[in-house]
Amino acid sequence: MPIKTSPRKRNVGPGKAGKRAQNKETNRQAILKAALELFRQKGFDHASTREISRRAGLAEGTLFNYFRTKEDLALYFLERELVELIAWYEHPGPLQRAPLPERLFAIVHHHLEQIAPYEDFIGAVYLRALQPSSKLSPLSAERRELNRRYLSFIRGLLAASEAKGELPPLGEPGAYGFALFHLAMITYWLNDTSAGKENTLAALDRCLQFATRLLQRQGQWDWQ
Amino acid sequence: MPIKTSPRKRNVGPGKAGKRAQNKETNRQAILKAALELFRQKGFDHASTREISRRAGLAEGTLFNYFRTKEDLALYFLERELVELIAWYEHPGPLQRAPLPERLFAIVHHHLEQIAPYEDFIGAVYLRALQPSSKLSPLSAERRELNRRYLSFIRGLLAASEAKGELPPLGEPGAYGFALFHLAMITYWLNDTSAGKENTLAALDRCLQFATRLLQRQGQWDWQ
DNA sequence: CAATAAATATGAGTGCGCTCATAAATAATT
DNA sequence: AATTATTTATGAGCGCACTCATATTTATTG
Repeated sequence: MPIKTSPRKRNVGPGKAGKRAQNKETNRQAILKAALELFRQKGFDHASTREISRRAGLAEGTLFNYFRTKEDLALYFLERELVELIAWYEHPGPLQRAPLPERLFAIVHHHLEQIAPYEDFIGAVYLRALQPSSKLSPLSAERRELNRRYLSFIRGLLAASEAKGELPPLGEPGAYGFALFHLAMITYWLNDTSAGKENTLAALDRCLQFATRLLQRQGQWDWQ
Repeated sequence: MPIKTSPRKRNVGPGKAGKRAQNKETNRQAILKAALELFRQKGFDHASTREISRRAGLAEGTLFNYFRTKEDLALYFLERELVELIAWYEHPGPLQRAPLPERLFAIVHHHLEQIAPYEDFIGAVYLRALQPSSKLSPLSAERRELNRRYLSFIRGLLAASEAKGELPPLGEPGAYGFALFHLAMITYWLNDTSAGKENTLAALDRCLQFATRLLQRQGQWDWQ
């Protein structure tokens, strides 16, 4: 009968992650790093999952243990940008005290600036993220979750202004409407070939002025 | 020295198309017919180009002599709907005398009704049509041409209203703005799982009311 | 009617995203 | 430590969209 010299669970100490979890994180980061390099170098279509895997030091099939599809891999970067966008806004600063339209348009503007370095490959996947996906997987659930987070972020902004009487009670549809506007601007931006994307900036400015004027007549709203 | 008993060009008569042109049209129609059947039966992703070709009575590679990509094949149906949408509007009827917002929203509404039968496969390609395509081919030029036609159609509607003073001078951006709205509604519609797409219809109606109210205050516009 | 030229059809071949049976690595148990 | 169980890595294999050298068909020419 052997003597039990070691505890049943060896890796429960606070600073010690199991080797499995450790490798998992290492591999995930290696894949993301390789993918970002190749996407930016060759664009989404010409960067093959084989090469991404190889550059990450893994076998071909392993990539798909970490990301369900190549598209999911690219969407990761979009999601990261959205998370950072919300964090950026919530960081205290002078923007917090600006009028609502300016705050909303600053959000779109900042987003465009953030995704600019990825433009070459983002266009290939951005719009697909909206499509109703037939497969309901944990990963697509994650995406829904992020979407929900973004919408409630916008909803919070609008609700605060509604409470102050700056806005008619738009409710959820208001947030959805802004999300569509946000999307439309990204679409426009992706297709904008003018120098420095000045057409997009002009359109954004025009919309900002329009929205500001609308709000100046707040008393006249008579929504049912 | 042989006697010339037949003319140099045999197929120049008005009703006689050359056998080549004849076959070309026949094959093209066969491909479109087979594609539509399979897309509606299996959806875009599960309908293979092999099967479409086979059903059209052609070899695999032949399909790509007619359509540059599988996506182009599906986009054909979207383009056809857009052409028919314009034709539908331009057919004289009571709609012509309705206020501008109603006419614009009738256009979107009619479009949604027209593409409803294709919804299952249209979602897979619709948004991609907007993406800046890196390959500049005759086919993508065709698509640009259609886009231009749609924009100038909308531009014409807006210009007539601007001339009557019903609208501030929106110019090209106005047409582009409506196009983005149109697109946004289709996106919303594609993702709308409510019974009978009633959420989309409600949103459309809300926008219609909003636009109508805006126009009622036309005197107050002071666009630069 | 040959003979030649031009357009079109063909299908084996290519690299792709992705799957899956299996092997290897790690954790848990005795 | 040895054994068993669980998780993860592997890469040959699959069907796909798409290409391209070649064969076939159609048009033109003498």
